[in-house]
Amino acid sequence: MAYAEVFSALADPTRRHILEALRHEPKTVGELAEGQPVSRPAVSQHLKVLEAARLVSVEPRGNRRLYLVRWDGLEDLRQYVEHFWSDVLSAYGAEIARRAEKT
Amino acid sequence: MAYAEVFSALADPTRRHILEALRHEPKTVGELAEGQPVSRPAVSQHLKVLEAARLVSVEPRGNRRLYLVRWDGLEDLRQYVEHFWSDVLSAYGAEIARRAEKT
DNA sequence: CATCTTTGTAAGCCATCGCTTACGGTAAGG
DNA sequence: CCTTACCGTAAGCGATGGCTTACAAAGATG
Repeated sequence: MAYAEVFSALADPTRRHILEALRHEPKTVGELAEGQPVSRPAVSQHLKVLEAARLVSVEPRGNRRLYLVRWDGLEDLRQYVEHFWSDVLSAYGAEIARRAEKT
Repeated sequence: MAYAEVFSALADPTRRHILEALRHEPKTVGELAEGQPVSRPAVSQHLKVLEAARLVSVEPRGNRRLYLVRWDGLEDLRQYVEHFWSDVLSAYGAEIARRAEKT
């Protein structure tokens, strides 16, 4: 899994805003660019990064391109965080138990 | 919440390795640097970034400094991903329902 | 007190990033 | 057709990132 691509994709504020704008429904590049403080080509470049990170996908609609959040890419991220989280938590619990045992 | 700091901290492979090395037990800078392909000062700089992102914390032990994973910082990240995840999922479910209704 | 160990910080260098403007290509519409 | 709308890509520029080496500070150790 290429976590570097996913995390660095989410590191940029504009990219997170774009992704959050796609949370509820797919949108075209123009619609996405309208809500952002940067130019439309910049949004295109951001979308390219998000696509490489498997966080969005495209569906051509005639002249336009409809971008939407990718289900599976998000799931991978979720699992990574969840896994790490449970590891830290269990280590924390083991440490507590070790201290209790030492009394 | 400063998600940019968290995600850009996790974007770097070396920083992820450092964090994963701290998953089960705290370690000193020297111990952490030993497992990495970069110099010890580089590890120090990475730890500074991880600390600013609230992903690790420090406990001075005499001459050394013991680094450990921060519980709450990780929880914030987990909640962000989980929240986003559920949003996308519910939107996905609503779309399915809308299509079923249109038959 | 002198020395060694452990670590953070400063400076400098090269690569990468994010932005803009300019351009090309393809679909839509008169 | 000819023009307009929508979008991706190339080029170039300033800013940021990650690394190294060199140095400084502070505790451990004799």
